[in-house]
Amino acid sequence: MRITKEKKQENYERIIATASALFRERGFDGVGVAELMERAGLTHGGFYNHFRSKEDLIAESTENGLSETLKRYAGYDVLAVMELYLAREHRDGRGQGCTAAALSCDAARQPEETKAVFAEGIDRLVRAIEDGIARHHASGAGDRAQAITVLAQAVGAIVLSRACPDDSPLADELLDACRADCRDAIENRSRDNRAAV
Amino acid sequence: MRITKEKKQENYERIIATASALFRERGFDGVGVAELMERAGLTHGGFYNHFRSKEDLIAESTENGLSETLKRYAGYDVLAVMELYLAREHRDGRGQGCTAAALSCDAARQPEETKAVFAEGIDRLVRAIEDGIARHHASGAGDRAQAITVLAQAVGAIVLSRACPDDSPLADELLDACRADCRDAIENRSRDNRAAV
DNA sequence: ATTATCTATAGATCTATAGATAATGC
DNA sequence: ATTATCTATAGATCTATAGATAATGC
Repeated sequence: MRITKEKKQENYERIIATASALFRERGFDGVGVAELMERAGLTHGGFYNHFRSKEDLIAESTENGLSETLKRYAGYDVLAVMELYLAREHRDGRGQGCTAAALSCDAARQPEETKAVFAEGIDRLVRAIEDGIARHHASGAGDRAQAITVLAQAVGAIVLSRACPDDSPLADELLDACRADCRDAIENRSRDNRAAV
Repeated sequence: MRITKEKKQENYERIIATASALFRERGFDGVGVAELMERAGLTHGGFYNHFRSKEDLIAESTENGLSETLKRYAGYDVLAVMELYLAREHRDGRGQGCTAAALSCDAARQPEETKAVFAEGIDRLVRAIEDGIARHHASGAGDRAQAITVLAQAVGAIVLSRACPDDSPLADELLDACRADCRDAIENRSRDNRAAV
């Protein structure tokens, strides 16, 4: 049965959203087209009306996932963002969490086009953190290098914490130590300012 | 044809070493038993004389990989380790590089037993960095929290840098910013010391 | 007439096992 | 006699395509 253009767009978006969450949960290789389409309420074969290949879907759902991650934290003070990001709830909710933290290891193994999408998303995250820190201090000047180190530490903490067993004390220790350090780094602004305190 | 016990042990170790590199390169789902065994110079079916399942191999090769990572940096000053770790050569040589950076996203999706192996490896890395920093300052006291933040930032930098395309300026920028920050953090010892400078 | 979905299937993988072979280790 | 390897294959996946169906949009 044929459907309206609107309904097709709806189906397309549902496939992307379903894939985005499933990929974060299980990795690009851990989700098949058949299961994905079933979860989206469609049949296997219909997939190829929306995407030329699974690789296409990977690139599109990654772009979507990175944008969603950025949107989720919009409007919060940068310190609040770090608290939310380095929280146990975020670590334990991979399917709903940051795409960069969930899929960057997998992205490294993807074709250049998908990696370009990833790099663009990382760059937007860095700029958002840079702006957030500047706004937090009510100052116009940004510090891109500091934004990069904060992002890397936060992503590293989540990634390592998730690699630990559920009840591992180390998993929580990683989050706690990095949360305190990120907070401190942002509050004390830049290395120069910190030395001057 | 049957072989000697020594030869069997040799075959076992070659399978582990081959798997360890291939997994880092392509992820646990990206390598099949048949290809792995062919690369190790054996046939597919022989795999199950060494391992009960692929899952078993994943746990054993992860343990081996994390130990190799730790061994590679033994004997260097902690600052030299950070230079080597956050270098382009390390980022570009996934198959020979740090297992924690190459497979932590994948480890998050593995059974608890494999994650326990991972957590043990991360803990050993943290302790090695803690000792390294204490030795660098010729002081007995370690700072575990600082060791954790340095490791998280270094792993995050590699993981994010690898998710960028080959020629991406952002990929190098991530390494450079985090290398400078890790160096600074270690040289200035602890946050308290840094504030006191 | 076009097209979004469906069913069905091709062809290539994947993990794991069964049974044969042949050299070790008793 | 035991056992590490081999060949062959079962059975379950995987991506992608072909052709039928039926409602939209001209």
